[in-house]
Formats: sequence, structure tokens, C-alpha cells
Amino acid sequence: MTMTSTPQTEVSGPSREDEQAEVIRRLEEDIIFGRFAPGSRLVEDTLMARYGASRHFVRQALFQLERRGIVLREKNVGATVRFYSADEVRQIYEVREMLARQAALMIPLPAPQSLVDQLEALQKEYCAQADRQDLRGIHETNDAFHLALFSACGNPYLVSSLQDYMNLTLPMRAKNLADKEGLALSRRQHEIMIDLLRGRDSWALAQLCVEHMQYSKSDYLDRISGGRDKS
Amino acid sequence: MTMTSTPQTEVSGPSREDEQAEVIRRLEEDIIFGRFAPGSRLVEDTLMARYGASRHFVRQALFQLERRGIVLREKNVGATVRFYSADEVRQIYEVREMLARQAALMIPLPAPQSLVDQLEALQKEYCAQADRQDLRGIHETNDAFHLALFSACGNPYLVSSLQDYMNLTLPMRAKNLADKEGLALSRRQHEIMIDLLRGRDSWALAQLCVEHMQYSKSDYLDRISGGRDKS
DNA sequence: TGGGCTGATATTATTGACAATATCAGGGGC
DNA sequence: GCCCCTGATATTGTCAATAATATCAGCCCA
Repeated sequence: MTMTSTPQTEVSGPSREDEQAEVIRRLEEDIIFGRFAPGSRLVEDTLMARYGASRHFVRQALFQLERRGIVLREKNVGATVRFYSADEVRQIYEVREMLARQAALMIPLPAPQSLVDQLEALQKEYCAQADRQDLRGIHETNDAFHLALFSACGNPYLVSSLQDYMNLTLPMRAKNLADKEGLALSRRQHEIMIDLLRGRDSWALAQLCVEHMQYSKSDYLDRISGGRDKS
Repeated sequence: MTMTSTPQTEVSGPSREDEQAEVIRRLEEDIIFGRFAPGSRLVEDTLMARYGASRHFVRQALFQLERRGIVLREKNVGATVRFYSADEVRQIYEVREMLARQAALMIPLPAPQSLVDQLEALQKEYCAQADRQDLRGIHETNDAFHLALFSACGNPYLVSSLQDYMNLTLPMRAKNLADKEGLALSRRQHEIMIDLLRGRDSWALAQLCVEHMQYSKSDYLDRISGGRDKS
């Protein structure tokens, strides 16, 4: 009974490291899914109470989410949920589309069976979450799918940058995660992607990856400019 | 004599904000210019003494430089100067080249005279620093030149990502900032860039921007693989 | 003599108290 | 009545003490 690597009480549950991650996760979720509206203030004391965490962890979380671009921090003033104008959204998507296109073109076709298998498993998981209407689950499996797909490009730095932009657009895409129509389209496109991986048409794959972003992009742009919920 | 906005003693010199920036700057410089070798440990207490700063600022600086990718932090172990393998360097440059090419292609040609004027001023400054052999100055004016150039692409997010990768490759390029031959080549290429901005050949400009990185890239790769200082 | 326990040491992680700062409301001068 | 000054308040920024953790050398035991 050595237990040199399990210090203190072994039933202490979430270690400090997990606690930090948990605060970030919950704050991120609260922002992404609109529980904190864009522009609303994120007061440290409030968040400390809400998440039952110390100021240290809350601030760390705010720093992280500022880095990710979904929180805006002004010195000696405080943090707010960041809002992006239509122009900014277009610029962000422009880079995201460029990165996605380049990454897709770098995926060697036909892709190895192991990749196809992996994506099919993720896609199955994605569909399951979609049926359950679990927003968080949908988002996570969707991201896992794209991450696995683009990782096949072979350049982890490119994937990392792409992921940064995916995170940046997350608040814009969140509404679509709950949208029946968008969800169905997304599922279909995922399946076509898997099919294309079996072939040799890199250009078609790249084009589809770009196309895949258009629905949520225009939907979001319509929402913030027009103000009409649905036509 | 209101002085509502200059609290405490108005001769207090660097405010806290500046002090933080200064620690980051000095630590970054110590790493970039090789005063801390890759892999060497960055102990908080040591840095506190070296920069005369509190633990708070030193840690903040380590976080920042970890984000920038030049410091590696392991939980409960400490920070070290990050080292990149040849493969990683190639991957990093692959993304940087892609971003630079795309940004260059997006610059409307011929460029407005104001941009050309601005770049010529920066280039003049750059040459002045080069003649003075001021490493820091060379680096800063060089970055300012490229930043101004790529900013003309019109997409600040693309520029920001490009800047991230420029910072990432900074330790690899640093040796070349002191290199006579590399410096001369760099100066010539800058001038050709300015010339190309007056024309209409976007492709040539993009190609030159990519070419512009090759010298320091291969030099660095030679250095870490071969081990020979100079042929 | 080698493997692994055990304590000493080095280092980072966390915390809560305190300081600095911005914001806003209320009052006095013009 | 309007503007600026002033103090009160809310909020973030900084610090130094303390806790947690990993690392390493020395020692015991097989």
C-alpha cells in the first residue's frame, strides 16, 4: 500500500487541475449558448459565486477565453462577452475558410481505411447526440469530427490554427447546433466528406469543407443585421 | 492643478502595466537572442531576481510566452525554453508560408502611395538599425515592415495569425538578424517588395514574400541538424 | 550490488488580504 | 440650468505567505 502518487484523500474528486478546466468549460458554455449575452459584463465576484471557484480560477478562465477571442477584457474595467460586427465575422470566416481549404487539399487521397473508420464512428456519435438534442454533446462531437478530419492533413500547427478559428466562430454557430434544418444538412455533408475521402478528388473535398461553413455563417449574419428571426 | 488622472507620485516612472510589459520584453529578448538556451530551465525565483520583478509579473510573462510558443510549461515542474525539432520547424514554416502567400495575394495592386511611403520610411529605419548592429532594433523594424506590408491585405485576423507565426519563428530567425549576408539579402528583398507594390503582379509579390523566409529557414535547419556553424 | 522506499529540497500553485483604479452619483460654483 | 469637482462604491490588480507537488540523493533491505 504505497500510494505515493495518490496524495491527500484519494476520494477528493476533482483535483485542482480539473477544477480549473471545469470553470473554463462552464463559462465557455454559458457564453456560447447565450446564457451571457454579447456585451454583458462578466464580474469576477459574480462568477466566483456562480461556479463556486476562487478568484484565481475565475480570472484564469477569463484570460483563457480572452485569448480564444470570446471574452473582451479592459484593464481596470472588467470583462464582457465579446461581440463581433458583421464585417469582423466575414473576415474571421475568410481566414477560417482559407485554412480549411488548404488543410483539406493537403489530405492525401484516398485516405487510409483507419481514418474513414474513425470518422464514421465519430459521425455515428454525432448523430446520436443530435437525436438527443444535447447541445454540448453535439458541439463536442462535431468538433471532434472536424478535428480528426483535418488532422489528416499532417500539419498539427495548421490544425491548431484552424481550431482557433473554429473556437472563435463557436458562439456564431451555437444557434445552429439546435437547428433541425441545419443539423440535417450538416449530417449529410459529413457523410459526403467521408465518401470523398475514399476517392481522389481533393478539390471537391476542399470545396465541400468550405461549403460546410456557409449555412451557419449566413444565418448568423442575417440574424445580427436583419434582426428577423426567420424569413 | 487638478491631476485627477495622475495619481500617487507623478514621477513614479513605469506604471505597473509598463513593468509587466517590460518583464515580458526582456524575457522574450533573453530567449530569442539565445541568452537562455533552448531547453534551459526558467525558474521563477531566478527571473524575479534577474528582472527585479515580483513573482506575479514573472509568472504572467511565462504564461504569455507559453502562449506565443517560445516557452514550454509543465505543471508542477516549471518552464523551459522551448525547442523545436526540424520537422516541427518545417511544419511551422509551411503554415507561415501559406499565410504569407495568401495575404500577399490579397493586397490590392498597385498599392496606394501612402503605403509605399510608409514602407519606405520603415525600410529606411530598418537599414539604420542594421548599420548600428542593434539586434533588438533590427528585429523590431523588420517586424514593423512586414506588419505594415501584410496589413494592406485588409484582413486583420489574417495579419494577426501571420504575426503569431512570425513570433513563433523569431528564435529561429534571430541568428540571421546579426548575419551580414542575410541582412543584405533581406534589405534587397524589401526593396523589391516595395517596387512590386507599384506594379500589378500579385503573384510575384507573393512568391517573393515566401522566398524571403527561405534563407533563415534553411540556415536554421542546417544549424540544428548538421551542427556545422558555417560551411 | 541493485531496487525501491523515505525524507529533504526545490519549485510551482493557490489563496485571501490589500492596493490601485475606474465609474458614477451628488453637490457647489458660474 | 449646466459643468466640473469630489467623494463613495464597485471592480480589478498586486502581493507575500502558505500549500501542494515533483525531484533527487541517500539509505535500507534483499
